[in-house]
Amino acid sequence: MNNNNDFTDKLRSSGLRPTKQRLQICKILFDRKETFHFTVNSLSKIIEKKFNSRISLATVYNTIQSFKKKGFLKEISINADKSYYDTNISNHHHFFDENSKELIDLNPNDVGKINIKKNIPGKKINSVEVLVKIANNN
Amino acid sequence: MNNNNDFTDKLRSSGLRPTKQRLQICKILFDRKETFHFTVNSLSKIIEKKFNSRISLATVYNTIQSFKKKGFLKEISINADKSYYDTNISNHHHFFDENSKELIDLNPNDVGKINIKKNIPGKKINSVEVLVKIANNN
DNA sequence: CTCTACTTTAGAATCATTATAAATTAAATA
DNA sequence: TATTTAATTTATAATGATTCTAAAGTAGAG
Repeated sequence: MNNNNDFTDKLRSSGLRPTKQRLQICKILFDRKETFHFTVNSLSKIIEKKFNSRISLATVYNTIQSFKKKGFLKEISINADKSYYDTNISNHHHFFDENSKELIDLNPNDVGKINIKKNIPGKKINSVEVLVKIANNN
Repeated sequence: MNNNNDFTDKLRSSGLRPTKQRLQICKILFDRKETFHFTVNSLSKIIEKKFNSRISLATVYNTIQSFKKKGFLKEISINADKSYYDTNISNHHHFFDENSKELIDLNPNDVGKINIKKNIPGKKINSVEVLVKIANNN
């Protein structure tokens, strides 16, 4: 279980000042065993509930952007009306449930290795993401 | 090369009235050999240039939605600020160039078969999309 | 303790998309 | 062909996510 000092160090060593807001967000995002999927809005609501105080939406956006830039978070590619983020920054893929609009992690061995055989001169591959859209079976 | 009558039939047989606007959009989208990637905005600009007249943005949105629903178009999953569509409705994957914001098709054999080994009770797989993000090599 | 640069904030601005409601048009029917 | 009806188009307003702005607050260096 991480404590506040861990997060302070994590932030400091990445060049971000450990402010109250950033520490609160760290606690919600990283003080857990399981991977965590969220949108800015859902995160904002969780903050309010957990700390009984609110952080300005602009700050939540700023913080998520910073964390993403530092590699603490990954943004998931879905053509939804909003952005989804993942605290699991390892290489993995997702189910997206079109009914509940929720993401579910796929283990690396649920998908198998993806080998991209095409190469574009002057371009490098940044990421390979598999998105499996699922829906109710009826 | 498709002509107007072909498009009229295509629309009629799918239950859509062949209006002037829909036929214009058909001509731009489907009267070509190569696959075509676009956003609503880029399409709108092409319409203006090609026909020297404009179609209301609302109509372009409506039409693209209808075409998608009828299976004439596919929407591509990218966490961009807007939606991308593809006239290639066959099963295939994409490069997304993060510098130019453009999509590039991958042939089925550029990627190989993707086998999803995880199953979620009560859910069925609707689609499996691979998005390979690329960027300048410098 | 003071200063400066970094942060947070509320609210405005932007941009893609959807909703609305009136005007227009396709096509069925008389 | 004229009439009628339902589908379609349209301009504009509304919405929702995200970014911008500029003022107020704060962390950390000296």
